[in-house]
Amino acid sequence: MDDLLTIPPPLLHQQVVTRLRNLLVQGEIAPGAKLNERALCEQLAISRTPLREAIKTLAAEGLIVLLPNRGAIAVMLTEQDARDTFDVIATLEARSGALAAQRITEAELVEIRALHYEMLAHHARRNLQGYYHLNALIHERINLAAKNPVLTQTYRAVNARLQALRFRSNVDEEKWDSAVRDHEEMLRALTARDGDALSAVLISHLETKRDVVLAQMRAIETVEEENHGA
Amino acid sequence: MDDLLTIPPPLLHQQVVTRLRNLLVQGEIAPGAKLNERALCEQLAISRTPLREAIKTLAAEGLIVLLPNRGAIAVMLTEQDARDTFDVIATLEARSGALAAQRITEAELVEIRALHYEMLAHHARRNLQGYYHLNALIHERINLAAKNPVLTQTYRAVNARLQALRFRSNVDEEKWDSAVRDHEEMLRALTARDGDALSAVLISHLETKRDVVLAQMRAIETVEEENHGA
DNA sequence: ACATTCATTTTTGTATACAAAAATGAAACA
DNA sequence: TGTTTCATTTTTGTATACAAAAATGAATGT
Repeated sequence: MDDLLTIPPPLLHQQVVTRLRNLLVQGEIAPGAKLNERALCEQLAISRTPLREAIKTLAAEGLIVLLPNRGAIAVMLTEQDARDTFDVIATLEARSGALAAQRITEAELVEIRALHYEMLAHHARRNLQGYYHLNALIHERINLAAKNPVLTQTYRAVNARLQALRFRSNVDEEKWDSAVRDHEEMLRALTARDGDALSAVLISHLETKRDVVLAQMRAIETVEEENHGA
Repeated sequence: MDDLLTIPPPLLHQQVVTRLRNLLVQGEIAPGAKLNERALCEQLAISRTPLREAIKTLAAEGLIVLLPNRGAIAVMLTEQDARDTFDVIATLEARSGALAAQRITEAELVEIRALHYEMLAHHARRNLQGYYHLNALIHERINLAAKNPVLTQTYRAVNARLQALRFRSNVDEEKWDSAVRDHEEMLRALTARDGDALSAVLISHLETKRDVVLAQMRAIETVEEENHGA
């Protein structure tokens, strides 16, 4: 009998896509940093062919910019890029929310509520890393509850570009508390299957997030300028 | 002096992406068809390296599906895929419309109006090919008037997958007339800078398009089943 | 006739080789 | 000191070579 269950190992270039995406999203490859093919080949212990295929994939996803004859660099979003990206994310999340309110199952709702309480625990302990992780998971689950794979894929691709921006970040305590209140409201709207309310809170939630991120970008920008001036 | 104006020729794999995308979108490579690397290399007169890089790019765009160790095939959308894709497109177009209503310039509006009349001419002559072309241009221009490059890029990527479906198609005369009336309303809303009205008409316009496409898919499906039965 | 096995061919996936463009840096010069 | 030139090195882009997986199809058995 054929072993219909054993899954073949993923292809090299696919593994490389995943690993590189993590490096980019977690900022281990800094925005604007050049991707040197030889160096990455050594680091990942692969040849240039699968590496270059992975780079093309990530370029299509918008995580990398290709400079003809000069290789590739990690995207560096301008403030305007961030604004534009948040607008699209908000659009997609609002739609996710509207659909999720119609289509979510009781089991999915239970799971999201559990994640919500886990997130509250991290918030109580002021564990930012943990909070971000759960926060991302909840947004992802709402998206999945919409049961539209195209929406999920589009959301993931656009969202990935922002991840690097949101990762390291001290946060304004007041905005943090406000974000948590947003999440309470999301849960209420989901439970009530109130799509309009969920869309609305998601949009304003993302506006807050956007402002936090923009403030951080400006702060970093300022520090860099001072370093140059000194 | 350096010639800052001469633009170097685009890289091979970029050209291949463009050419392949056209072949896919125009249905010259049929949905579900296998992409044989050797054959395509000969046809495009290139080696496998740039071809494979192009394939990876188009896979990330969702026009191609990669089958590990078995190459790549042109995507074949199920009816549900088409529904899901139209939902996302409608979401993105609605947002484009809302933003465009706020941000469109007088010059852009004039140009869209001109395109609209060109489209009416094609409609009057029952020239479907010409009509589709102008129709796509108008939607694209509205999107551009929103002045959000991330939105534009996302819209283009998702929309590309539908192009192949919409290309060949006889159309229900009544739905066609209805679509043209939608366009009249779009122009009115744009002129009045009424974002809500524009979003609303775009959404219902796309629902109509979706139903037309789904009907066609079912019709084609039926024919194929009969062929198999015979 | 139909299914199964297995050697052969084809196709895909990865590594390497070669060519062309860009970056580097020392020498020459103002 | 600063900048310009140009040979050298490095890096990118493309082609080819090699390895492994999948497809093919004839031979075998039921």
